[in-house]
Amino acid sequence: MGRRKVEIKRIQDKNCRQVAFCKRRKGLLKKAKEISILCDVDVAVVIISNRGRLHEFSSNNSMTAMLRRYESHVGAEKEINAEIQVAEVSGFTTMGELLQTTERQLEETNADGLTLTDLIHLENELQTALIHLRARKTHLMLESAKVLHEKEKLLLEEKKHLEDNIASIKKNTKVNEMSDLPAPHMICGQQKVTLNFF
Amino acid sequence: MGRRKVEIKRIQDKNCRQVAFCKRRKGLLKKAKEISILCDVDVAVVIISNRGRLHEFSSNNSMTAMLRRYESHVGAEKEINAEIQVAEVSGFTTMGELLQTTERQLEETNADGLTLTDLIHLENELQTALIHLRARKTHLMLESAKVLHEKEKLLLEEKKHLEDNIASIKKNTKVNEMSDLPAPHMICGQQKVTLNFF
DNA sequence: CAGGCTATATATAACTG
DNA sequence: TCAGTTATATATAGCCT
Repeated sequence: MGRRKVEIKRIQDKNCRQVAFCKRRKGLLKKAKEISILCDVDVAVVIISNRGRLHEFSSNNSMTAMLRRYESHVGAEKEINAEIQVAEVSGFTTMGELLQTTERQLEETNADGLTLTDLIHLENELQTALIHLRARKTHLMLESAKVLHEKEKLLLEEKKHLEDNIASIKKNTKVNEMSDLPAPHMICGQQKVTLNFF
Repeated sequence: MGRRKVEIKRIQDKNCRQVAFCKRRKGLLKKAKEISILCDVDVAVVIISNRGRLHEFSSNNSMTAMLRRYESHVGAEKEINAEIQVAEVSGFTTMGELLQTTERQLEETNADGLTLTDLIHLENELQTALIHLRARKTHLMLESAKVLHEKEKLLLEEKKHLEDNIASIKKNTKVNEMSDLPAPHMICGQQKVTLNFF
């Protein structure tokens, strides 16, 4: 598409790579916009340069919102470690300890009341703990979803293999013999299937 | 780029639109791949046809994981609208508007600064939006996990049936005929692993 | 309806100032 | 380093099967 054909592999020259990035990014975003308008579909494009700069296109707000949310989640995940450290730095070794302290202090509030300084301090403490906790929560949920997705993928593959297997068997056997197989409810001596798929 | 120039506006003829979609989608995904390789950047593209079919490209795993997660939420777009409505209640028509307002106001802070009242107001606004948003996020994640669990259960049952089926076949057939079955490469019912959760 | 086939419109690699 | 120019490589609109 230029003076000469380029193979699709990482451009070695840093400058050329940067220039190509600017041009192609523009092109890609333009095309994304075009297809979304011409074909009336929702499109989202996210480009993150290796310097961490973000460029994006999205055809509608909800999609954008979605991707932004995702983005912030990913960011959060990366920051989890940092956040944990922050929590540690703030002087509490465990969440439980912080909670205990907080509760104690809140109880004391009824008695004599905390000073403004104490309150500010407490607020910051709680804020930090909250951030930490939220990040952890998000992390755990995402992790769980990821695992489930992987499991699902695995199961789908297994299923496919099994179906293929049945198809092979049918192919290698007279069709009429097989065609009226009992529905696969029949419980037959649970013999392990000898095929090793993975 | 074709026999004649087309203006960038929704293609009226349904068939043409569909054809253009297929072609341009392919082109867009190709370009996304190219730029990601050539320029060594992370790219994600999500295309959702108006019939709800999903097409995507992503240049790396973490991004893929994120988009897959997003994918599981595609069906929940309706719920996002609800979320936006929540934001509307708080006085802004869209989340975007809220963000814009916030950003504008924060920028102005450098110039003349907001009054304390303004800041308190803004804080409350953001707090409200944030609470709703977090609730929605948690809801979506839990929902997604639930659906994945159900899906897993279903797949396990299907797998069981298929295994039983194979067992039945083996039982009803001479074992030596089956013992050296060809590896299950045969492609059957090959449906895309796009997950429709909702 | 998906998959080729051109003629053209676009995108862009290398060049230029 | 950057924007503009130009020669080519690509993408694709309208056809056709």
